[in-house]
Amino acid sequence: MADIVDTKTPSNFIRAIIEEDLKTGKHGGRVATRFPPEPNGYLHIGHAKSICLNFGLAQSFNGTCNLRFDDTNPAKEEVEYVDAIKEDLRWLGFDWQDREFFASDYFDQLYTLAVRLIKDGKAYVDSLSAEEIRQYRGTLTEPGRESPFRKRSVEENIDLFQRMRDGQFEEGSHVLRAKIDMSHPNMLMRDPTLYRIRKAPHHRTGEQWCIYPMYDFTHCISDAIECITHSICTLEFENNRALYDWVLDQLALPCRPHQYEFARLNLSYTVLSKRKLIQLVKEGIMSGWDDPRMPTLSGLRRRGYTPEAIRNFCERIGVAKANSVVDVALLEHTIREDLNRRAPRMMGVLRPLKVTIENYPDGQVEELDAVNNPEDPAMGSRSVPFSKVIYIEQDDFREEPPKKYFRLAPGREVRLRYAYFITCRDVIKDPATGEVIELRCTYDPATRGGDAPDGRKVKATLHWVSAAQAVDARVRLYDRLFVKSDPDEKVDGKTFLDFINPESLEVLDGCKLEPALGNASAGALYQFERLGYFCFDIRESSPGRPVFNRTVTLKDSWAKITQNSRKTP
RNA sequence: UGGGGGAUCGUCUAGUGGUAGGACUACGGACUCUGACUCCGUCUGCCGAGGUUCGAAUCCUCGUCCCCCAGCCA
Repeated sequence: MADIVDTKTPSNFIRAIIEEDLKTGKHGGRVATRFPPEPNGYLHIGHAKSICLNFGLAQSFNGTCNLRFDDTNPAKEEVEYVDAIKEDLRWLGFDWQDREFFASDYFDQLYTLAVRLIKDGKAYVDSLSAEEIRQYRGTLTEPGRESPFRKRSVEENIDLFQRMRDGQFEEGSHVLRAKIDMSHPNMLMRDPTLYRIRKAPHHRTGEQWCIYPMYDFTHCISDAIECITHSICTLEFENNRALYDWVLDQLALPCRPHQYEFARLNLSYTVLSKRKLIQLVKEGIMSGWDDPRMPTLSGLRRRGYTPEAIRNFCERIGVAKANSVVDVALLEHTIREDLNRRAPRMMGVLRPLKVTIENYPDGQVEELDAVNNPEDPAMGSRSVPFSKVIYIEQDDFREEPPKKYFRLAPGREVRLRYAYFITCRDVIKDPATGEVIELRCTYDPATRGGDAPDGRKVKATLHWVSAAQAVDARVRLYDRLFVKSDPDEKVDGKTFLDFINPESLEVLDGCKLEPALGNASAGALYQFERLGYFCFDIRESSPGRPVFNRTVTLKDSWAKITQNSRKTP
């Protein structure tokens, strides 16, 4: 049944293009895509969109999707990132089999092709400084000027390029440039740089090279080498397509891929720019790339998000060419939807309020039967201990209940889930502070299990935990990272860092959980009834003191009634 | 005032000359041993102005607004 949802992938303009290409036999009926991350950061939910698109396309059209690391800038790239990216990709549920490539695998071929361009008079070594090149480039409205080195002979260019490779020059002294058109209206076509000198070790090729190819030269050729048919990237590369095509047209390689662009994902209440994410990590604002508040896949994973929820989200947001911002509420919806059907229900009291059942026998402990998941009877049931002293949520009692408040109040009867009806008889306060520290209640033995034989109803059912058997835990309540839906919005000199939600993490200690939660396994997901979904964080847990992360709250219409104050700027 | 793209409910997205549909959100209601889930209902939309046409979100014209490009980043 769930399959019905999973198999209907909504169409989009890229699928339409592919269907058309298949019809006309453009690539001989082949569909080959690739996911090309630069290993200079961790994957985030925006990458997930691209991953789902590229792998999803391959899957639907019986094609292939390669993993290719775009590692042409040794200054920024690290193996740590390569490993993390692969782990996240696998976790998300995608398999690239043996098709794992690196642009750096092609450095030899790239070099050979660059030499060919030089020999064809289509590239030259420029010895202008970076600053001079910038000045020669012109502006958006004025054409650029040709470099004085543009007319160097083929022989001289070959020699210089060879010596660049041999390490005879300093960084910045020379670059290899394509010879296109310095007055081209598209700035990228004004003799773009193809190679630069970088005397830095590369995470894979080590000291082997001291010149590195630029993105525009590398990417299209890598696509062609891998015989990619549809090279899908984001909107900001639209201008690069002209250069992508130019390079491939000059080289006439056996395969001829084409580039298509779609709008990258933006999500409300978070940031998805790699630069900003790195900043949050490097400046210690987040505990790491996998801080559960991060929109990274590793952060979401630790937060308790499932691959299924993320994939489903990626499917629902669609693929188009217009810049857009997806409401994070949709992401929250997909994780609730997934967890609702798979997460076992448990009872846990986050802010305990002691309740003594006066007429319950001292020392008696009953095991009550509780359903594990009403959405899935196959998940069976468990037993939960009940005794004279229990805890309920502080929120579930009001000395002076407002109207529409159904929960416990003096003299009022409510149900304890799977247990008994109890009535509040007395309120005990701390004489010093006036704070309610204990409730004295009575129970109705006839309501065991939660039903009254006389058919009387109660308006509320509360979750609870028996004090003696409770597991003490730390619970980390996570909320949205930013208080503004668009943290990048320019507001008098403020940056996104000024809008970090001070309540994005609240740590609660002394939480009381039902005993079954005492031996949760790594990453286990639960619904704490009436509260939300929580994930066992084994890394933060210690023996006898488990730690749970709140993935997302349950929808809460009572909270909506009370605090209609949650503003959305 | 160079070039390349883009504008459909609050948000995302279908629709390619024939009743503007879905999802999320919001708001009502039903149900309920989770104020959850589920179900039902409601609200709100084709950037603007002309034109072509029996008929336009769709085609044409002219505007408007938004995004991208002046890295030896990707």
